[in-house]
Amino acid sequence: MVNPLLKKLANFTTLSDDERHAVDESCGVVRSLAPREDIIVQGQKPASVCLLLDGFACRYKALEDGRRQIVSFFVPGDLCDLRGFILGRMDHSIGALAASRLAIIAPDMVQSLTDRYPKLTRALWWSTLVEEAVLREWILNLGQRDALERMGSLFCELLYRFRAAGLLQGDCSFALPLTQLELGEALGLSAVHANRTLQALRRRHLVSFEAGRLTIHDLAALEQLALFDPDYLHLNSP
Amino acid sequence: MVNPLLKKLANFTTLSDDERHAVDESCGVVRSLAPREDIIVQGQKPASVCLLLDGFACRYKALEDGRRQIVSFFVPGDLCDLRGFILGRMDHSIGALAASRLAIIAPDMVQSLTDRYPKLTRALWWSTLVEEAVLREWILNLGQRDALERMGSLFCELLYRFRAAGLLQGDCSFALPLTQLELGEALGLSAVHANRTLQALRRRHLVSFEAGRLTIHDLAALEQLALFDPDYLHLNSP
DNA sequence: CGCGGTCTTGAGTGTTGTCAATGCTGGTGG
DNA sequence: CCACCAGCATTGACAACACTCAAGACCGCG
Repeated sequence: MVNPLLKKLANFTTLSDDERHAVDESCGVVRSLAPREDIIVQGQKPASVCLLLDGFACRYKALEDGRRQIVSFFVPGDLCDLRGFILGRMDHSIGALAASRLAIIAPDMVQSLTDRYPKLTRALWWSTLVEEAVLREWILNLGQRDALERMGSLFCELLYRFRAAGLLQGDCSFALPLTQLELGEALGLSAVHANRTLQALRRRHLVSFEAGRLTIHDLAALEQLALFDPDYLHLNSP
Repeated sequence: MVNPLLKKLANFTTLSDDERHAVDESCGVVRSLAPREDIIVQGQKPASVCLLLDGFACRYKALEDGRRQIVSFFVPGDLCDLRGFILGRMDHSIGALAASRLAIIAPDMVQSLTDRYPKLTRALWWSTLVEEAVLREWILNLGQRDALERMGSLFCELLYRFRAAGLLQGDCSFALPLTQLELGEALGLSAVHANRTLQALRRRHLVSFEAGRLTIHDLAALEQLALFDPDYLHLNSP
């Protein structure tokens, strides 16, 4: 199996065999997770960096009264919790949404990787900045778009990201193991309204979403409906 | 004048005179900005890093149809656009909200700073991660809190940040040069509803907001109302 | 077979947005 | 000095969007 992190970084730069090899080497133990299993929860101190090899996961934050917001999704190839690492305590949780596999990377491994390979450092820096850009887009999403546009935007984003990770099945379809409740938690919508919004998209023949699989039937139309512009994902940079 | 960046970094670590001096040195030309003047707009390529010395600024994203979302605020001491630097084109704009002054820092200056001072690197890394944590909190804000909680949370956040920057006047008051329209653009509310929400906070004697100045009369009550928890700002880390 | 979780639907409510009008203030030019 | 204007704050009436509650249907699983 090809390391999905390398696949992802290839969207930004071309790495030498040496560098690719070094990345592969740095992946230590692999941990398997059940669906809904937390990787780390708010308040804990992370001890290592994780690479999602397989499956689907998310960051989320909870309010004292139980309201929950999914703050970002992890696609295979994404790195988790470089964050709490410097910051100390985690200000959010990370959980698997589907059965997943994680490669555990020791902190000093990251250190030595970036010390030895400046190009890799830059590539990792790039992936951090893209993550940040995605957070900003989500803020735009939640602040300005209505439910239909919001869901459309999210679906477009995920399509581009799954494609960049080489995880599409066919042209416009990929595994998206989310309940409608979780979809709502990512979009700031109640489960009921997430359901109705989904139906509206279906009725327009833009997407189908069944059995944990999303298919986009008319990407151009969906992008137009959602006022979606993939620039913020910074794929295929020069 | 003390460099506000140093003031900010002091919340994370203690720097040596040598390091403090190096930071001061790296600040080049100072650029003055009028209120509402853009620093850099979506699509451009940034050529340098900026340090907000004075005033107030924000990142914002716009939709084609004119809807605008303020995505984050800059308080003096904050660094702008380390981002587009690696990413190439900016996926958002940065604009001054009040008359402001920026220190322009050449890219290779950052490079040499971080090469020579690992502790400084860590501190800058910290400030980037805090910025990211703030973005996540804003997502929680927009997704789960209602208008009243949202505005309360924002006011609490700004109070903590202005305090950390040493910019409070008295105990709980600071300059916040925003129109109600802009406040709404940050909170995902219409100007009208921002106005009504503000009135609700006033009616409860929690805050006053007049003449570009925010005063928080009962921080504890406001935090409780908004379910606000300052942990995510990672101030006073060990 | 029954159970729990998820999806779906309807009805009623509530929050927030839109539109439009008014008043206030500071600045500008006559 | 005053008339005028632009931008901002405020208000009311109404519409639209999204939430809650509640019930039923549809699974997959033990």
